[in-house]
Amino acid sequence: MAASMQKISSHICQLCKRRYLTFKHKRSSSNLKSKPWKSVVGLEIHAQINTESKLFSGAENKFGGPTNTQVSLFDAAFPGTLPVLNKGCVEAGVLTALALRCTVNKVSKFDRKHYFYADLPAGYQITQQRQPLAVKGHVDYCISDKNSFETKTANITQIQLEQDSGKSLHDEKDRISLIDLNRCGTGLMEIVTEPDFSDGTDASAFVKELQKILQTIKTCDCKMEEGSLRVDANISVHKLGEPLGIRTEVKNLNSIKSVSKAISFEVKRQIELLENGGIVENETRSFDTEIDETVPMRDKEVKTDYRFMPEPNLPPLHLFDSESVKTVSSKMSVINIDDIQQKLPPLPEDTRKRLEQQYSLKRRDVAVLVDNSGLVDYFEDVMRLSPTTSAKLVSNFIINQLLGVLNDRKLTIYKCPVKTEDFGKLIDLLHTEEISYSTSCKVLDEMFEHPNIAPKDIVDQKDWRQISDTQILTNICEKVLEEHPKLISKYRKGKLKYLHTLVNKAVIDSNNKANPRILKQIMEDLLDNK
RNA sequence: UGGGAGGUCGUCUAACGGUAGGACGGCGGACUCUGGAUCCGCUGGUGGAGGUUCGAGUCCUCCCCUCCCAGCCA
Repeated sequence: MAASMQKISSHICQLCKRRYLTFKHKRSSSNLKSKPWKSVVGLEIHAQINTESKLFSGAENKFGGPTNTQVSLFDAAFPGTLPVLNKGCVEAGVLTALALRCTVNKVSKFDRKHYFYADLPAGYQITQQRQPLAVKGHVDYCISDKNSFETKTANITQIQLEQDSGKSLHDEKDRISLIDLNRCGTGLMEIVTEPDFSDGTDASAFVKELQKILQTIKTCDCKMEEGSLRVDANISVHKLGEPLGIRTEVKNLNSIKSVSKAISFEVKRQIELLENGGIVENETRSFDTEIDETVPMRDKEVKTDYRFMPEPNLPPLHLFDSESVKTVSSKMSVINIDDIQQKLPPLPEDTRKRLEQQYSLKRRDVAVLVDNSGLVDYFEDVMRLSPTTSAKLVSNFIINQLLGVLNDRKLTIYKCPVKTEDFGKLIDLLHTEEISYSTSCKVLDEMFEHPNIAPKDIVDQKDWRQISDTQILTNICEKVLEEHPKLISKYRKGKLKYLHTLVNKAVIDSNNKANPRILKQIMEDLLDNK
């Protein structure tokens, strides 16, 4: 280990169980410049559980309601009120834990975390400090870079259930603060990752994937702009081969882009600070989206003692599996982890891998299908009804043409009037070259107008069948060449694009019926042999 | 940040998915020419990267930028 930094102390904080390292910097070092900096990022993600009611009360749990209308007595911390754990929240937490491949603790415990702030009426937040709901999971995610895809794995440290706080509205002008308790007591899943991310791009790619997973299993709607998914990042930099540096925590990351930008900025800031002989302080910062910079948070300058203590009003949370559930007499409020495992739908990455293998589709196309809700089902329904057709052609046509028509008509795939059976028949016509690609686009349009007419009938009615007879096509080409001697000479001068122009003329001459692939071949032969 | 609308020569505006044209400007020229006139010629463009297609300004994905509306900032 090199000596540009020397470890002088290391301790685990008894309050938050995190390890703090302190370093003394030796200023002389040429090492400072010789070794590259490495940044390390870990994330804490707060995901609001989208249950109807809150974590410990029956108050409604909806975004955007009138101020202070979704507040139970418990949420407002009236004396004598007691928490009642929402079974739905626990089930959502367990489902999420399983989706993130975590080990679910059979027993987890609730604790009080004390701090004084106006939007927290009880003066403490109920969380899971000592024994969280689940630990040790992992998520596979992809970083795409133009043509290449890199698959990485992020490790999940733990998932804990906790309450959200209320919301403060600060009126700068009148110098007053207003409190909205609607959000107070909403169930949160705090998902803590290991410091596995190398930079902002890496971390934001993970958040994107996490978002897709949570949306697939429907435990959180992940609308970052509404605050239902909030990300905090712990960031430090160090020289390669040396211990981790002192970290800062950046809060207020309320969009994917902010995650990426804030981390990039913070890494750059820390490196510049250290290279100029400064020391990174263990502080909480927030991201200012106006200037794209992180700034120290004034409220967080003083370290508060959270005075963690066991929550006396809630017993430990016991979960069961199919084996242990047999010993329970009353099944009423029992949660069986194995039952929930059964309900876990295929995750986005599972679906991507399966489609890639089963149909030999490209990663990029599969990603589009999976990202657009409903497209995978549509695709597979077409394949089920027309098993002999080309999967590649079906996927290409759904992505590039069907999606285009749907966008144009402001429809979603769920309201697509074209039945999957007919869509498959259309692709068959294209596959067997009975119609050309451009004709198939026109047929698709007709199918939207007349969903009850079979594609084959549309082709017959409109007389759109493709001409592939070489003699007829040769005649068409010769006629076009005769009419456009200038284009021929331009082509002979080496301008390849005039071949396309001549083919275009011929295609139009044939009323879009000529097989352009064969036509192009004939045209080329005629031009080169004349 | 989200929703909506956009992005084609310097400017404005066209192009069934089929040779990116026109107008204004700019530059040059002509008109037995000093007119702020007229005519002719030239100049110059599809925001970027991939993809689909025989062929993409147009269809798909991602990114960038502008405008409108709304939010966010314990």
